Amino acid sequence: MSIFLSTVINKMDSKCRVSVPSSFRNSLKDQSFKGIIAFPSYNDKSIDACGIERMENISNSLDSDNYSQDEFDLISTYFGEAEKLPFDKDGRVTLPKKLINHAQIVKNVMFVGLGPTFQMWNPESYEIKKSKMIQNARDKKINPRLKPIPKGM
Amino acid sequence: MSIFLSTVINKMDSKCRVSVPSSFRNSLKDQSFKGIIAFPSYNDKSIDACGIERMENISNSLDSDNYSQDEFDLISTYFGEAEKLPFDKDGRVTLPKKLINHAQIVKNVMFVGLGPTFQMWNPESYEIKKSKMIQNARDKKINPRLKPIPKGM
DNA sequence: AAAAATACCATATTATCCCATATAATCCCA
DNA sequence: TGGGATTATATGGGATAATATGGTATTTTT
Repeated sequence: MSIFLSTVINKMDSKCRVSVPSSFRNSLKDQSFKGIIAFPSYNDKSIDACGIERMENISNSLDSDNYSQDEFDLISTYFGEAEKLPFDKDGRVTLPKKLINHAQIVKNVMFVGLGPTFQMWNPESYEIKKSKMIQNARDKKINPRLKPIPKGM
Repeated sequence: MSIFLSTVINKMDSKCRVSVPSSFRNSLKDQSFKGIIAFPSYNDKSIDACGIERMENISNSLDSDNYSQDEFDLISTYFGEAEKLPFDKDGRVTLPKKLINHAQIVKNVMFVGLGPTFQMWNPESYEIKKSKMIQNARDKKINPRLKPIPKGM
């Protein structure tokens, strides 16, 4: 099972190549497709990404589980916008213009691990998002402790 | 399931390496990732840490449980701030600058077992925290007796 | 042919391994 | 039980490997 942790900033070069952090690559090394799946975030000016297995799982659950028409449409849209980005020999991917524009990435790319997925951000955008999030949590008095402590923890 | 007990002080060297206490390493030896997961404590100037299994459990609950968008965002930031720190051959980890700064660690690192997790402190900060805690308990006249005695004890 | 994508190469930096030593804990046998 | 021997642990430093990142060459596409 792949799990993405921590935050890393890497540089995108003139050919729009970026190194995917080695720890992320390690999390993906057992998957059939050597690369990542990337698509524009629904809520943020960022790029959502994961390994191929996650997409396959979602694809399967589309067939078997009971989704409402709305949910089905939404997930289908994701697939339409998703890009398969293979690693080169050095573990880099080249970001498509469409995604670069969506995330307003210029040079630095911030990789943020989110557990089962990760995101790519313009570092400045992420700092704004993060402080808004923390402020929001304070305002709504959301307990920062992980709520339902899963079993075995 | 891993349990961390007792308190140990080890030295961080010029490369920011510290030995994780061997008893802690023993608690983790059956987990798939040979190392620890560490992130800045929300409330204290210290570093929270645990094994990978705990993170995987949280990761799963992110996908399966019903979190509000706010909660989801907040928990996601935990993953972004978490660092995967693998053991070297001698059972050391290297602490990232970000965590060292947060916990204001200079040389000595105090490992404090907290059961399912543990913390790393600057020993001086921990003493301050501890005396504050005791003072607070006196002020509020909290009885130091372990309240709900778990069965089997 | 031009443009784009891909593979290949070079290098600086960083992280990891490997060894040496010091210290502490444990063992074992008289 | 003592006390030396053995093992495990902690810690330091130099050698080695991995990573990130820039550039050039080659192939593919249009």
